[in-house]
Amino acid sequence: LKATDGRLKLLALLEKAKTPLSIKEIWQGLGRHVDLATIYRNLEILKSAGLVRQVEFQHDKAYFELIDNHDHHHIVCQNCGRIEDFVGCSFDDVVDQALRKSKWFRSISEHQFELFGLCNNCAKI
Amino acid sequence: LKATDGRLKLLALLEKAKTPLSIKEIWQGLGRHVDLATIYRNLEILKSAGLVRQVEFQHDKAYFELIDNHDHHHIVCQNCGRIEDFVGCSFDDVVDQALRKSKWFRSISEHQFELFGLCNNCAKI
DNA sequence: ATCAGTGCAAATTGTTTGCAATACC
DNA sequence: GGTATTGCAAACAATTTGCACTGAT
Repeated sequence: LKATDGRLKLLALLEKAKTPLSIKEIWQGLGRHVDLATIYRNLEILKSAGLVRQVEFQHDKAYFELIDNHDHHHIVCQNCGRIEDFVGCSFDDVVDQALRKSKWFRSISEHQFELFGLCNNCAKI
Repeated sequence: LKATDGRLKLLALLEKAKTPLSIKEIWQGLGRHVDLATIYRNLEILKSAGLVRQVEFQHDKAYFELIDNHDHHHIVCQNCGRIEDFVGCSFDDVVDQALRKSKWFRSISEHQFELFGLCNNCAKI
């Protein structure tokens, strides 16, 4: 795993963003000269290196964010796409309970918890 | 909104399945003569009718399931894709807390909470 | 006759891959 | 020189759209 210029810029961009970015946003943020294939490949690499996480929203596109160690998740506006973080998903309790009842699983390695609604702006309309 | 034969069969299929199905699974389950475009269109309609929910996993494909009123979620095997339900995501507490801290959101209309890991089969390998 | 629902083919979009050109040790 | 990284173009896959056709009311 090599710290190439492109990868560092990608990480810097995600760091600055604070919220998950779509591929297109990343591409624009990098100035549009970086090839999309490169962006996809680097995100894949950064994912398996444990630096970046892919976030699943209700869209058809992929979103990515830096991994920090707070277990944070997102509230997403179903109209404008605004993203806000939230913490406190009481993950451990839920997992304990889920595993106790589970027939097929003995451990959990990842989870996703996302909330959706209308942000104050969009709710007015 | 009309209860056409195709839509009823689609609902019956989802009902029988118990777990979320991908488009391809639905297509196969219907016997492969129904056009994919029709399936996509009908799922969209059933979604806005509030009968079907689209579930977001870590894949690139769309998964769909019937909406029942239990607030249930899924544990997904990252290797073989096996899906098991779980309940008890303590949704209300989390939402209350999240909204209390939120700057942009006043209410939540949907949420997704999915767990990922290796099922007992795949963990052995 | 009208209008929603369908199939078929084509278009669009998001993503992946092969390969040659390049940059880095 | 050898290996990893990138750009470019082509391939792929999932999804959407246009349009003509069918089928029910």
